[in-house]
Amino acid sequence: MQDLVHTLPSTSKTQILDAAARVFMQHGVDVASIDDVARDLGATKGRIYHHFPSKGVLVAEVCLRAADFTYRKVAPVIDPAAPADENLRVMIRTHVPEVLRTLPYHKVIRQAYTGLYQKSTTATERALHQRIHDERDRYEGLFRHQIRRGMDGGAFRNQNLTVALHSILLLVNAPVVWYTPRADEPADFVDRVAHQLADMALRALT
Amino acid sequence: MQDLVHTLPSTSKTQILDAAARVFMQHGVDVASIDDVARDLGATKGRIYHHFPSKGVLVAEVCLRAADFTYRKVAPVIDPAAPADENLRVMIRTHVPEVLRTLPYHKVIRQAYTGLYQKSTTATERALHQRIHDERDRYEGLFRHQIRRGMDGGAFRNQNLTVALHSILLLVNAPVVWYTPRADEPADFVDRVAHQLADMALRALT
DNA sequence: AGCAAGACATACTACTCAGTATGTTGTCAA
DNA sequence: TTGACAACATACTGAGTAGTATGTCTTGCT
Repeated sequence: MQDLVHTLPSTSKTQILDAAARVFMQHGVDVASIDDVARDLGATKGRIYHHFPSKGVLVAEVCLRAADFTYRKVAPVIDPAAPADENLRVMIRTHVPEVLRTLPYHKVIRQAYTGLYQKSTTATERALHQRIHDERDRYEGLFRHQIRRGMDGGAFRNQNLTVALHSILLLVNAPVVWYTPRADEPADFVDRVAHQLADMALRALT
Repeated sequence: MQDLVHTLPSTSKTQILDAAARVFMQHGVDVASIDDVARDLGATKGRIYHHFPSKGVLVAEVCLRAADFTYRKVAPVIDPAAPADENLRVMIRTHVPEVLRTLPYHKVIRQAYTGLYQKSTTATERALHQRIHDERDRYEGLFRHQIRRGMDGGAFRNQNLTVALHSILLLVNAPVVWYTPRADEPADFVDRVAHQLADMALRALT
């Protein structure tokens, strides 16, 4: 249970996570049942409960995976020696396409994050929620650090850091709400959105 | 508990709507039961089902009320003769405090909007969902119009209008996600947040 | 007064769905 | 070959909940 990160994801498990993300995105986390996820897989409950002890853990692992996706992509592009605004720009241009690539996962975490701590029944679920919270804190910390650096260095204007941080994070996650992939969209559409959002975010801080 | 409604007399129906908004905000729309709402009122199901034909309609009317709150406040402050950027600034400075004043309602609409159209069982619910969609479109139209005017007039730079609009709307609604009223917050905290968000939004468009 | 209707409360039903208990099949090692 | 275990499927239970049917009280209205 503890070594979820280090455990190599079995093919079957990731298939279930992918299906769960899709089904939860479509019907909503609370409305969609385990049977719905199983039906999407052409399987039955047995398969899911063989890999996950409860629905709460399944949802939590979907969220955890969503947080991992972005962190693994964005953290490496940060250059401690580079100016804060340049770092933030490349971070956002990396963040947006990765989020849209793994869209179902992020739709789920957006739904489930509200009221995740309300009723953590079992201890394992509580631990998972804590890990999700920590992961999110860690990821937000990347942005917080650059924004603070930019403010201290004069690249960004001084303003309430918490408000600014939350605003920027919601701004770069905005496509999760409104974006739906279309067959007729230009090949570089996602990249152009990423560029536009990076421009808007940086101007908002300047 | 305080009355969220100052415009209308506190009728039994609005009391139910207020309680529903609070309870749905706390526990989540799908998790919270009608009995939970009734318990919050010190009443029973009978009272709620006397005024609302189904839970779906109750949720929908909460969302509809949320949309009304902001529209009624923001629409009057628009001056067709004023520059687009000035209009947008005062719109945001009006929007944010009103949203935070009626926070539970907007938390509900944020939860329920995802997957509102999925399974509209009855015809009355479908009609209500259509009205919510129209109301939202109308409200977004206020912002869209000013942003387009600003782009045409040179106050704002040219960029994808849809992306810009969605970004601004999510930016000004960001406090719905992270804000929780605190006893030790300064009296003018909400107004200062509103000013900061207006600044960020306008710079993002410039 | 007396009646009708509104505004609820109470008690019940029907149904969904998370979780479990148990059965079945394939694989691999000794 | 067999036994042991992983990876499921099948069938079932129990709890919670949306919705209903019906009873009760109060409030105008004539």
